[in-house]
Amino acid sequence: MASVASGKPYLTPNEAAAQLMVAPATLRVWADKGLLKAHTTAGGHRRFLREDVDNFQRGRDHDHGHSANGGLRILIVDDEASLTRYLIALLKDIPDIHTAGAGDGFSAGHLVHTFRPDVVLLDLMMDGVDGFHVCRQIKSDPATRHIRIIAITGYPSAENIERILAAGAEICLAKPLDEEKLLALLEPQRRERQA
Amino acid sequence: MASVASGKPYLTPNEAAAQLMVAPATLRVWADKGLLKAHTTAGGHRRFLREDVDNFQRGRDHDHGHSANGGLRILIVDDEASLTRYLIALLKDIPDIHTAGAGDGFSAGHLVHTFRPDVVLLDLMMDGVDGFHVCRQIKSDPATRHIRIIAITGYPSAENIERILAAGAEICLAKPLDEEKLLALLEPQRRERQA
DNA sequence: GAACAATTGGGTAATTCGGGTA
DNA sequence: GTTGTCCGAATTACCCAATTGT
Repeated sequence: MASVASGKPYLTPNEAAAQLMVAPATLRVWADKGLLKAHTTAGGHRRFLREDVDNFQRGRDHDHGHSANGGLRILIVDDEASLTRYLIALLKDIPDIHTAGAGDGFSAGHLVHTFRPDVVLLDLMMDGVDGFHVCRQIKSDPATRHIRIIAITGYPSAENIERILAAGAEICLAKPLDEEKLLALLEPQRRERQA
Repeated sequence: MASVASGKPYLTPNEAAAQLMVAPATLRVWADKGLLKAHTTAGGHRRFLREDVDNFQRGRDHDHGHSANGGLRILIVDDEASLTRYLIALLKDIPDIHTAGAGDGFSAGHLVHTFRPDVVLLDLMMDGVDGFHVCRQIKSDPATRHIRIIAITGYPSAENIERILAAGAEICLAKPLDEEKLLALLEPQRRERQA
């Protein structure tokens, strides 16, 4: 049987094992433990949705095993320590959410690759850091393009909103922050990541 | 029938160590240093792509398809466009040297991971970017700790020099730049990378 | 539908791995 | 900087009956 992706929406144990760089026997262990979602045929054979395998790989794999089983990873980029602390305090007690903060441009660029966030909360008006530029850079690299960007600004002018959306942000929130709105944006993805 | 005769696209630590003719323990050190790209299974075991190991064996790890194999990769971090242009002009015609420039903190943090430089030429006095902080961050991450940092400053006070060396820089050069000294610092490593 | 080659599931034993330390 | 050794944990190999796909 030729392989080559495409076609079927599901993977057989052999195919999934190859993608995850592991022996088929190991895949059984993971499936039995519930780490990897698996469906079963009438005869008892396992089948894996390509999407489930991709998600599993993204969450567990990737360089320096940031394990943190499942969970939504949120990077806060803001040079205002008070707002960063507020956001971390707001999010840190929610189950399945992991946060990190970057107070300067270099840390932001560094953490985008090492912390590997699913979402970036990005303040637009920072001293010495151009939020629009940060957004464009994240969206222009295939390795980080999938990251959701939620912009935050104290000056929600029509022009600023238009610019940041054009740069690839998902939405632009005004200060002071509407907590419910922010949490509503994060909740669906958080639930997906619950393991 | 079986398909791929050459076998799996990945290598286990033992296999990779055998190919590189070192002990598995050494491979761990290299992977932790970020010299060799490694993936991890859900259980924390390392896996290496055959391609990454081959590249590493050839000379150095260069996945991001950036230009030639071999060659010394130099990242210039400076918000002063004129100095960056000057340095790129100085270096770009030297064989086996590849350059990239970052004009702001985010780009610097981003390029440290995507351009994968061997050396960073780091201006200490930038608007909105703390060079000392950048240096400390690079040296505190196992994935980037191996990068040589050559600091550059227009204010080579004893205190500044001491601070940047303490942060992990290899040397601190004063402006205006002594070209011969800079090239002498790069030459030995450039020759290693020629292959 | 019948036949056949390849794959899978289950269970258990054997091997390999990671991390700390010398 | 590289290698050896120890131990608990993760991964893998091997057995054969059942399932799957052609």
